[in-house]
Amino acid sequence: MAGRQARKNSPQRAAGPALWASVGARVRDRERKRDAVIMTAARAFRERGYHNTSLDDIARELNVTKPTVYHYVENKEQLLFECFRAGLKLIMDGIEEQRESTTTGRERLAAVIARYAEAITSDFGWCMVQAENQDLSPTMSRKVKSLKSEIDQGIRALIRAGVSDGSIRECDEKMTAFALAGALNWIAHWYRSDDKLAAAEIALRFVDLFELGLQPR
Amino acid sequence: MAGRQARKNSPQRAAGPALWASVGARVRDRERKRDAVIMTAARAFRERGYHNTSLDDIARELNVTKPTVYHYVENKEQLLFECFRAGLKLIMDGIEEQRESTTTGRERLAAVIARYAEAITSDFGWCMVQAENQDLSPTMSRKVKSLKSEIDQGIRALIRAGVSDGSIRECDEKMTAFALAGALNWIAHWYRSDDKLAAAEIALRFVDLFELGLQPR
DNA sequence: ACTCTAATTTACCCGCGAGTATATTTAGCC
DNA sequence: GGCTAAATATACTCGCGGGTAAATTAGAGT
Repeated sequence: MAGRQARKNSPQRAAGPALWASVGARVRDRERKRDAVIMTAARAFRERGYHNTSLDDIARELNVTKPTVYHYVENKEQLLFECFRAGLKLIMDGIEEQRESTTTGRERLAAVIARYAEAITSDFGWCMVQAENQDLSPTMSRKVKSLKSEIDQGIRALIRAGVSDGSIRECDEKMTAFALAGALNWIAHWYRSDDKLAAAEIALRFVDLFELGLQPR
Repeated sequence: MAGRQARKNSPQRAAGPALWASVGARVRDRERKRDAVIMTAARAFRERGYHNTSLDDIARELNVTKPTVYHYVENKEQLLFECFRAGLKLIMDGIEEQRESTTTGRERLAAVIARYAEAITSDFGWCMVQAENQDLSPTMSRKVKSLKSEIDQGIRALIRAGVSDGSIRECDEKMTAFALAGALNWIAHWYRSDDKLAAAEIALRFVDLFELGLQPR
């Protein structure tokens, strides 16, 4: 049964609106559940680490059995990948949001930093930071790398924009982007959600530090 | 790892086979061999990750069998811990070195940053950054936490010193230390030893960035 | 009522890898 | 050479956990 796919074209048959509505509902339902699986995995990974979390653990937390998890996700690796992607998307969204802004490069960069900090303190943040290509198949690893690179390029573009509009001084664009990303990513290592410090506040101090520097002006 | 470890992260690949190679002429130096085990483990962990490295792998790289590894080390966890400690020691040394200096706080901080970058690009760097309390027993985890905290406190002390001697402007000491440590630790994620950029150069740019900030002066 | 599929479970397999009991080799020593 | 202890090897155990086959239930569509 699992291997055989005899009727492949049945979903294609035209049907009335009613059918589509309920099919749509079922699809949405499935997606909702799949998301729940991924979010639960993200929390578990964050709390105990990827390798210290078994799929049985995740299933148990969902009040379900392991094969059910496999019904929504191909394997453990993909689970990690999805968490990864979810986290990266949050950041990417922040960058894209600033594409339309007309403020200075420095201000746009500050806005991106704020969203970045927000993303990194989410459950997906940990996965994003900790998920090493080492735990992913070559294919997945390539995808992750490419997504990360997109973000890196986005940040560099903002720095360049700032330099050319005069809001950011001349600097090593690459190292600056790395330092920024590093400081931000590292938040995932020390941040505890019960912390008094909200992500927004952290971002504020980081922006202050990176804009003004340590040396008195 | 007793004191004398490679300060420059020169190719330390020679750790393994040579010591065991010639059956007749080998020097039986327990300490040395133990260090070789730890260094080999560090390299393996860095290359493939802690959980993706078996003790058989490490043994093989040393041209030895698993029980031999166990002869020098209690278990896998301790191996990770030792790598950890070795890395942290490199950084701690850098901090301690500046205790006697009489320059400004800002200059001492810059010196510490340079040593920190050096340490983080070593094989132990990866372990230090990646080793999560999650992979360590409560006891080990506590020790690691305490060592990390020592470093954090050391950096904060330098910042305070800088503020009070006027070389560093008033700032959020805690967040500044976190941002710095984050940027530095993150180097372990992107640095490849074949990179053109030496640790010293990275440190230089980081110091520039953190001291002067992005906003034009 | 009946059917067909998607969702979920029960009950398994199996390989990997941490850790070990035990034998064997080697080095130092008298 | 023969004794002892350290060093290393051979050859295991064993449980955890990823993954799966097959049976069962729920539910929409007709």
